[in-house]
Amino acid sequence: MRKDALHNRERLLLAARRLFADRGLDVPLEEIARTAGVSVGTLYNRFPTRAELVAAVFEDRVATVAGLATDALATDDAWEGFVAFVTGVCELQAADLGYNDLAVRGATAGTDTGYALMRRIVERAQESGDLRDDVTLDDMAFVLWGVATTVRATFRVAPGVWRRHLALTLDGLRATAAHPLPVPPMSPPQTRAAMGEC
Amino acid sequence: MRKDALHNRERLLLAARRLFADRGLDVPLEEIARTAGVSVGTLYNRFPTRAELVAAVFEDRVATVAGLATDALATDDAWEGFVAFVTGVCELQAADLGYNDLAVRGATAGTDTGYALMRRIVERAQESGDLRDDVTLDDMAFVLWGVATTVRATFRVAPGVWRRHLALTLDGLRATAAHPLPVPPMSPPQTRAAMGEC
DNA sequence: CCTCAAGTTGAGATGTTCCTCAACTTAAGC
DNA sequence: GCTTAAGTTGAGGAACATCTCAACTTGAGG
Repeated sequence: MRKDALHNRERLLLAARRLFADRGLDVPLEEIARTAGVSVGTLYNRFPTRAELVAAVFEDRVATVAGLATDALATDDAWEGFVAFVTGVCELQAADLGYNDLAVRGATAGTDTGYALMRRIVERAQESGDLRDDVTLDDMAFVLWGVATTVRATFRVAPGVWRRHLALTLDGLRATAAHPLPVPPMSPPQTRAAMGEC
Repeated sequence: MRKDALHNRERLLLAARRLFADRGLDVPLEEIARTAGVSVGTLYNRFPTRAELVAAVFEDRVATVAGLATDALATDDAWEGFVAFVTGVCELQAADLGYNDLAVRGATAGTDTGYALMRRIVERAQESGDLRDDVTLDDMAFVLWGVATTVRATFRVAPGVWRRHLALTLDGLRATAAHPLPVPPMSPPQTRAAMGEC
């Protein structure tokens, strides 16, 4: 890859990162190219589809989330680790409208090892007796979907309230709050389908 | 208003109702007109803006919700009434993608008397000691936003799971689940802004 | 310095939706 | 029936976004 091509690629990613964060995933490609000081043709040359651009922009997030997960598992208190992990992911969503879109609209592809880490976080919090026993990893999707939407609805008018929503949700996940649940959880394939569809 | 004009109006509302329910609020107006067996011109003649059409289509819902609210207040057990009300609203969202859109994207205009009823439902459930004391009517928006998004994400792949999400959320609202909340609730104007924006 | 593969450009083709309006049709009162 | 105000029609203009490609430019190896 030629030096100037690489340079343009960086400029495109930088522009896309900014615009996605501020305005969501639907920013016109034209505008991304213009912001990057490059023509649309170049953008299409580098990233044939919007999805590829999005994937490239948010590539780093999977590592970030994995980092949050390992930190959570390194925390002595299992519940505290669980809360820290979930809160961390929500903070990412609150800080970037594009990442938020990604969470709401699906395509939140996680790596297999990422899922394994998250499953471990959930299990550990259950073993410690803090997280209710009748929830599964798949139920965590509810938390993300819920907070993501609250973030979208409120970030202009009441920037921090999503933390209140999250706190209420977490209170419902405590073992002491458990009441019988009406329907079985999603199966992992169902969860994946639900996250990848929309 | 002429007889045929009224007839066309009905056909338009019928077509819009169906298409909104099946495909959400973004159905092309062209298609609504075609489904109604009428030209776009007529649609625009009757409903100058999309918002007016949407308002006309979902006009009945405010009465439905008011009905749910009065039923809830007529229930002996305050918590049971509260749960029935919230569940009822979520069922409306689950049955109609357009109404769901309305909830997520805002413009969920409630009447003043509707708000008064809902406030009463909340207060009553708090007075009975079942609903935690530190939540307000404004916090109920979290419930609706959360479940709405879960409905959207899962209705194809796991149609009923939103009930699980709702159950978890309700468990977090019980007085027995209460843990200190990190930030104050939205003020009513903030809530209204958040619901009318997006 | 020359060459050429690699890279860039941007005008325009394509597609979608919204919205308008001049010409046409029709219900309903007389 | 005639009249006319009310209503309908649908082609077409405006706005926007996606995507392509033939002509042009340039980095880098020899």
